[in-house]
Amino acid sequence: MSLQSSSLTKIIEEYIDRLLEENQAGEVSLRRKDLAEKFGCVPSQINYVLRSRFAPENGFLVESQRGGHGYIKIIQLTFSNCDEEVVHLSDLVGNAITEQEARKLLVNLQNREMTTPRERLIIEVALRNQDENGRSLFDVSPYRRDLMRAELLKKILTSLSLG
Amino acid sequence: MSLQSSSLTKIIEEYIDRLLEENQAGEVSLRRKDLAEKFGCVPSQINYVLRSRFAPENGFLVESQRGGHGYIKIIQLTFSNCDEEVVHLSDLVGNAITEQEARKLLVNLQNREMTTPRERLIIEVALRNQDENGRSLFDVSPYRRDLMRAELLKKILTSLSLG
DNA sequence: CTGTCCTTGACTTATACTGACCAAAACTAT
DNA sequence: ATAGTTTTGGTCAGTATAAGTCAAGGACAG
Repeated sequence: MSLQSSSLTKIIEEYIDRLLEENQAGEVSLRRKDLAEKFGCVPSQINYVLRSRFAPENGFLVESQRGGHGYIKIIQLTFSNCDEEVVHLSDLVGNAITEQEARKLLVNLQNREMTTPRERLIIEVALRNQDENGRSLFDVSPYRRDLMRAELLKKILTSLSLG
Repeated sequence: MSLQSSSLTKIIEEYIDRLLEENQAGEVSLRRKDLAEKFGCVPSQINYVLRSRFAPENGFLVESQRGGHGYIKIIQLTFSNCDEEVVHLSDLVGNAITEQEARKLLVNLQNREMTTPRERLIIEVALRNQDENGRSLFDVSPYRRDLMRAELLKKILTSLSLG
């Protein structure tokens, strides 16, 4: 709510959103160079927009190719299994969550058929991997690992629009 | 803001894909010279297409013979079981993998219907999260992030073979 | 004043395509 | 048989193009 609301990033974000709405397929292809030119900025500004607004944790996939005939493709994954009544899972996760609590939550999600067994597996692998790295590589305290676990879990849930 | 023209490579790729679909055997033979002529390019362009689109990591084998009655044969691989495929994939990931390479591999997996879009999304969130943490929290060097990325990716791929 | 978000540009990496030169298989005339 | 010719495909390096990365600095809310 300031001049920020008219920031270039926001303008470009809205432009891409509009393209996504128009293209019914939920995806759109564009040229980084052209976009940058259209909005009078450097090309890397586009990367910033993609990174900060169209990230996987926001439910987007971005594919791109460099070189001749290069492009950037933005894909919006929209999932309608997000029941309005469902509590906000991110609230359940909170700032910190133990390994046990996380696992219980994931079992729950699978029982409610909000994730497939394969999806749950991937999530568990990712969580455990982070945990191990934190413990053995970076000497992260147990509580801080709970914080990081919560962060990762929330990002994933958000990406699946289960947030 | 639509893309200019489809690249020659893509056009030739699609042509070969079509031939593969028509010939149910999962393989097709052709003449490099004829193909080049058909698409109005130099013969080595065909090699480029084969190298970049019909490589083993895309699930293809290419055999060829020079000289009179020479030919190029493109064979679509099918793995008898998931484990084999995962071993193959883990080899492709190797010890280190860049963000770009990882993304390409994931796109590939999805195109071959070995993962769903949702699964891919979760994986990308996990990779990206690890990257962010490595960069901003633990000051991990770019190359070491490539190592860690490869580790995580392999763990996930392996887990999927069991699911 | 401070931390966060935004913006920029120099530098790096990846892809498409071409053409000159190389290698091998088959044919042909001795 | 053998050597030379013809017919194919392979390789590699160069050129053009386009996207990615990173870090330094700017703008702004609190």
